[in-house]
Amino acid sequence: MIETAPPPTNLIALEKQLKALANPKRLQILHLLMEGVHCNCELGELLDMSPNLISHHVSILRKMGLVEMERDVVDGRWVYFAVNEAVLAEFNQAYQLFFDPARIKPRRPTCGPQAGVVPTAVITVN
Amino acid sequence: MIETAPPPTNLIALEKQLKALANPKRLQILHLLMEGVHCNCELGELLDMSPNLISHHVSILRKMGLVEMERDVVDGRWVYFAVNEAVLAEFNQAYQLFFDPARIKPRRPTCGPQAGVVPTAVITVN
DNA sequence: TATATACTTCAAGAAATATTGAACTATTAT
DNA sequence: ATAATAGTTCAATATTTCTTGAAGTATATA
Repeated sequence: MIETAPPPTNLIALEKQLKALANPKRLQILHLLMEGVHCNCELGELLDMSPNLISHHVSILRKMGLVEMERDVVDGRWVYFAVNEAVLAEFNQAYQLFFDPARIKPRRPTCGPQAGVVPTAVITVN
Repeated sequence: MIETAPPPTNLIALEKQLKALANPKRLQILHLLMEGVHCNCELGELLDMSPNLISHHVSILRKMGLVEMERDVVDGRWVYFAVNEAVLAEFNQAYQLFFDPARIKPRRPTCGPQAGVVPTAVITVN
């Protein structure tokens, strides 16, 4: 039996987040929102996309909690979108944990002809 | 016209990386490879996947440089897969740059009724 | 009340991805 | 040489995701 440590991040959650972000339009929207741009119409103009498409992509970012919505106090027809800093920070941390290069364990094939071979490096040290 | 700083990471490259990683099987494979597990057959057993499927998913990780291949010196039929630490570190850095919460600029709608409104916080400071 | 505006939701088709089974390559053993 | 083993590539199908246009909400103006 092979011993493998469990991943430091929930893989199902990580996959959903990555899938939500792995899209050119949504990355562009996220970037613009980080820059402070907000309403649907403006995103649509900047990215040359129809309002319903913007709405669709933004809703995916909203469902994952990364983007928040707020109605204009003066004119409730206008809606502003903003990045949720806390959620972004959480995601950033989760990525770092999983994709941390320090997690890579030394190469030691557990199958094939070299399966049971003790690494020579370890022997020559002592 | 709206001034927006360019993204700190190439969005086309970032999207390709995220898309390659946004898959449950590939995340599992990547995790196992970080744990030191190597050959196709072993990955297939652990993840209950056929060798051709493993091969397909590993090839996607290999094309992005994240996984490397090496033939067994004793028996060339066996192939071992390993994570490229340098490439992983690069990716990690690129993610951090783009998804950095510190990049979020203060909210200031440039469209709608509040378009030209000067933020009150700035006024009350002086 | 009727109309306009900003945005969202729905349904259908288009495009991209994932999976499967079979054929193929490279290497080793008999 | 022949057969076996480990892995890859190919072609077809299944599945998911993206885009489009139309219909639907919510809010505001005339």
